[in-house]
Amino acid sequence: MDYLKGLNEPQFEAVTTLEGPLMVLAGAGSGKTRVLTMRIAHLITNGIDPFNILALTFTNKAAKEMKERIAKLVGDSNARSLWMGTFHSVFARILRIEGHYLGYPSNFTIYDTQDALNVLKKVIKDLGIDAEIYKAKKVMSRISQYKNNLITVNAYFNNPELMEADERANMKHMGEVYRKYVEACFKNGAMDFDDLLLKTNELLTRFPEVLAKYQDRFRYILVDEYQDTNHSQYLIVKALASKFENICVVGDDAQSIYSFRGANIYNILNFKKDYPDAVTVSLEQNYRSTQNIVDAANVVISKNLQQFKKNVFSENEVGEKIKIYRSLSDADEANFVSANIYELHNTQQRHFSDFAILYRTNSQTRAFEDALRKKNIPYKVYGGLSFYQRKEVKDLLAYLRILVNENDSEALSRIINYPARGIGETTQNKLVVFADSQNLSVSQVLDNLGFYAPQLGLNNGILTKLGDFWAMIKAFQVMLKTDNVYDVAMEVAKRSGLIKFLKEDATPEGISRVENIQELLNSMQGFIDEQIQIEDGDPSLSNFMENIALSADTQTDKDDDTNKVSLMTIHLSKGLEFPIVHLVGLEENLFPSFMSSATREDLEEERRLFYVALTRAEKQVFFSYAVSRFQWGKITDAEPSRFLSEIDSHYLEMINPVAELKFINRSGLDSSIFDETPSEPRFYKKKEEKKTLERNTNVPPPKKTLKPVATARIINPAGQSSQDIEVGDMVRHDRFGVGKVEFLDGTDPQNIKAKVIFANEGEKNLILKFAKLTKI
DNA sequence: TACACCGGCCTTTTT
DNA sequence: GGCCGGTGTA
Repeated sequence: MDYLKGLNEPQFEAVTTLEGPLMVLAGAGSGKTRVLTMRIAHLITNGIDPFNILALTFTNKAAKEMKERIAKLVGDSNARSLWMGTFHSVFARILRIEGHYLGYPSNFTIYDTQDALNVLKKVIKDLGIDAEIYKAKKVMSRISQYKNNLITVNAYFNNPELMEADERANMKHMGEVYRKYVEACFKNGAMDFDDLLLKTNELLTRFPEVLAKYQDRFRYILVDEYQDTNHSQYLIVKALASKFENICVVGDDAQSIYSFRGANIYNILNFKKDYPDAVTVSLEQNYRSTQNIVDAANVVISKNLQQFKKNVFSENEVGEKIKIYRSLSDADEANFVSANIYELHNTQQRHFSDFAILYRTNSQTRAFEDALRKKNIPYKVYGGLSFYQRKEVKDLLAYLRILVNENDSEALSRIINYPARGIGETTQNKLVVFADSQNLSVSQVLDNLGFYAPQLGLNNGILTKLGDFWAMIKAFQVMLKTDNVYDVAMEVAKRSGLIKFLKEDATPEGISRVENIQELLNSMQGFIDEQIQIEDGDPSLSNFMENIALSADTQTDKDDDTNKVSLMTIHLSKGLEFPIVHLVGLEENLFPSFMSSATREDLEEERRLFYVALTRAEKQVFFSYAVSRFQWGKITDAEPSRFLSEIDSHYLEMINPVAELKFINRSGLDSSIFDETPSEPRFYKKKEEKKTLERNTNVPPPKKTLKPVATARIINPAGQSSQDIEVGDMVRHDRFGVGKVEFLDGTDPQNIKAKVIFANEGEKNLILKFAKLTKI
């Protein structure tokens, strides 16, 4: 048992306490994954059949990584018989086997968020209620809340409080919407993400024999990231574990970042109540990061009221301070980051794979991609608008979904007239209405089109088109019986007219759509190859569909991830580590997000997110923020994130000029950044505080009211007169945004020309008299 | 029936 | 800036 050597005391305890309930509180970087994998290995070496072990993770990435590490310890065949995966994928697998208890076919479709929203929109439309009030997204998140708290439609109607709450929210039809939505999904033979958990609960509660079967099977249960489980997941785990109580949960309350998905931090906080005999182990030594990083992170998280007390520490080197870069714009920020990576790559022989760029929202990727590409730095974007969510990809997949599950009316409506084949909205409505009236599915009507034709009220031309379409689908289905997934998909892409249609569009976007289709086909080929190699692999179409439905980021994982800069959201980065982290977009309303600044709870979750980001880094962290950002189609002013001011200044170091240090020093000491009305204006904040050129150059007075010059004095610590514009100055232009003055030309004050390089717009030559430049 | 155009809306994070 | 839904036109 060599692997036990090198564990510290609490780690050893966590690995070797095999029986009974165990809670491992694992601080960031404390070797959590190592403990989990070794624990599993230890179970197996102690004679436990891997078949009896269930390990649940939160992301596919985590599952995959852990499986690989376990395989190294205990061998491939042992690792393979483990049940390891995300909650959703494991229980989808179980529902495929047992779903018939609940009336679901084993080939049920899994709806992603978009599919579910489409179904919901139709429901709302059919009910004839105000779509302005019943916004699909809003309604969906309510439904999701219900489901995650096991409030079924019936339970809803038996719960006056809930109904009243919805009524107060001016949504008295919520129950009806919920009912119709659930019915529609059921009829389509489909489950949404929440259903995978809800239905599992239903299965385990209503059918004791099923529960007993899986209790006996999963004698040892491990749950990673337990702080991120929601109520539904909590109940599943509890039910499965109740027989043997060999349950080990691992988590860190400081890293709970999924409450928007229903994660309930009390699941971990109350573990001791559920299992009074539980052993608790705390892993507090951080082996990942420098002291500076760990200490700074501790300072940040200490601002949260709600947390377990713990003392995460590092005995690594002190390390460098966190460096902060203040940029003019998102583009400028991206250029800094790419230049910085380039330089460290050259001067410190860093691999590109040593770097991560972490951001709050996916929409921030674009600028970094551009900047990295310019410098020929290889990179990989994780997550984001997943490949499988692109329209053209979903379209082709919709054809394939129909082949697997004919009742999937969402897929059918997507493709029945795409590419256009003359089956318009009117026709589709007639079909749906008729099918509903006969209590049939549309596919059943299409199966017997000749028989129903007289009642449909459609002309012969349309009937022929419908017949042709359905014959094509049927032919694909026949083909699926003999041919492999790739060949069928290729045939679908060709015969449906999809490829031809996409190829007609010669714009870059159009070309990339064709490429995406090609890539989808390639990934199918890859899937087949992979499944054939695996013992008892399953290269079927339905297995392929399941794989992609539950994995946002599998996409082209085939290509080598070696030596590329990683770009991802902070959420995705959880559990990962990188020598050098760039944490970007540290601005108010972006991070913390404007959606999460309202309540203390929301803000604390943002802070935990910040903590997660910071603790990804091993050696060095770079923060950056932009004073203006191109978003929502225009340039928006931004101010630095409050999180920056929450870190003591001695952990920090400004990369660029003087003025910023002033800000950091001050805000390190007080919290004026929180004040609604700061005692003194901050130099970067409001337009009104910026200087103008009016006195010297006779520029027409700006339309906006300006504050007295006294403000400007504070803005400019060097004390030079506020009206001068000099080469090197940062200026703002009403239309072009923020830029830097490169060159001034002319002596006549009436006719001075300035060459300004704008962060977003590039180089412009401006006549000062006309260009209303504001010095910043 | 198909498509172009317009206007309003929003936009966090993931399974 | 991009998406969606509605509307007007060929």
